[in-house]
Amino acid sequence: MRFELIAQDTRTRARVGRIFTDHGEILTPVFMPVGTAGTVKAVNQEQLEDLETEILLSNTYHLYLRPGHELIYELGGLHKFMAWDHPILTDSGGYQVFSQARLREISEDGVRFRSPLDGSEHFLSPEKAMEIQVCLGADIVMAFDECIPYPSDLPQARESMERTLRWARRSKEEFDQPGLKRLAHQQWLFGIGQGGVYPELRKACIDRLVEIEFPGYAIGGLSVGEPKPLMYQLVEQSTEWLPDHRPRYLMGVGTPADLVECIALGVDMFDCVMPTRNGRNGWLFTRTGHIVIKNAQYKRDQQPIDPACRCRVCRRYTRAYLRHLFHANEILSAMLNTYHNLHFYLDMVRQIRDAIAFKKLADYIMEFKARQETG
RNA sequence: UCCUCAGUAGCUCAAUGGUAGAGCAUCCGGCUGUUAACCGGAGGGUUGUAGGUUCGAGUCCUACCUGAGGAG
Repeated sequence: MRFELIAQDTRTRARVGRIFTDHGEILTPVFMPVGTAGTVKAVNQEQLEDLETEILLSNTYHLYLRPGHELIYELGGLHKFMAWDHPILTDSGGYQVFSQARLREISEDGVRFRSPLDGSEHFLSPEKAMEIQVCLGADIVMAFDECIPYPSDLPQARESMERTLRWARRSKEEFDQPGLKRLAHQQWLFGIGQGGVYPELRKACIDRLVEIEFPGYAIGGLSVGEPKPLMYQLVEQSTEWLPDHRPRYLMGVGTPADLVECIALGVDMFDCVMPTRNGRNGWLFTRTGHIVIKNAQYKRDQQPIDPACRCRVCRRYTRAYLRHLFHANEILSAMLNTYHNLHFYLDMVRQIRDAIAFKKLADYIMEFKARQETG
């Protein structure tokens, strides 16, 4: 498994790269649809292939609680279990600990929490997160980190960042341990940088992660409520400090505009629930912004979601019909909306890759911004 | 024809004689490593009609209208 750079934009810091995994190649920049519980909600694996999805994100926390990582290992690993023969990245559960504040009790060793499924008590640590992810067999495995809320003060952010760093070392040590039950294919462990909104903490964290050496690095803990310009500034600084020859993954981001901005700042990988969740909730992305398909103004609208979109949904169905499906609470509503939104994200990233390859990302960005304004 | 019961928001229903509310529907927001087909907000009423009692009536009384059930 390796990462190679194949193009570099001239006027921005964007680059095109290729990640080689035992389940195929991934062209970067890449957007990873979120398939938390071993499924991207409302679309099936054939449709994901049809959309030319290159890699999925799935989740340690959820699969550990149900159906259990040991069962998935027994059944041949997550790829086989969910019938997805392409690359998979699994998140470590760190974010779940953050987003479910009521349940957690964090110590140096790890996190104690209660299952929302049955109330049972569980413990997640760097070691446990590695054991689970190695069992699941994701091509890319994430270190167990701590994600802090915004705002957090400097001492808090420092303490948390130091702990995340110690957890990163423990994650790597456990991940490299020969005693773990493993599947036949190779896996990569990515480190995650934290540090809140404090550049000096972010830099210290990244520098020390790079010393530990990971095959890829993530920027975590952003887009949790901080102002946009601050987020972009932290991303810009982080990508400067990260090595060029390793993939850079901005976790949990973001809106289409976020992707455009952050790719220009040198980010290679993204994941976000937005296209899937917002799709189920009636929010559809278009080249000129977004439409809320549930709104009354679409009741008699015979146009497709986005006249400029060539996806299967836009080629066949009208806004009026999609609005009806939403209001009728039909399952097909979630399916078609999700399909379109994923197409929008994946297609956008493909176009951006082309723009970078032709050294024209700056032009693409100008056109993108102009389109969003006219919408 | 008589008896009983019921008429309150678009719908289904609340409200010891004391500021008419809820759920659903409608409309509009929000959602960034998914506890999320979720969450939030708003609009919406001459309480069937006309009288009466009362400081005060959705509530009590009278008549009428409409509906359901029963008797004949």
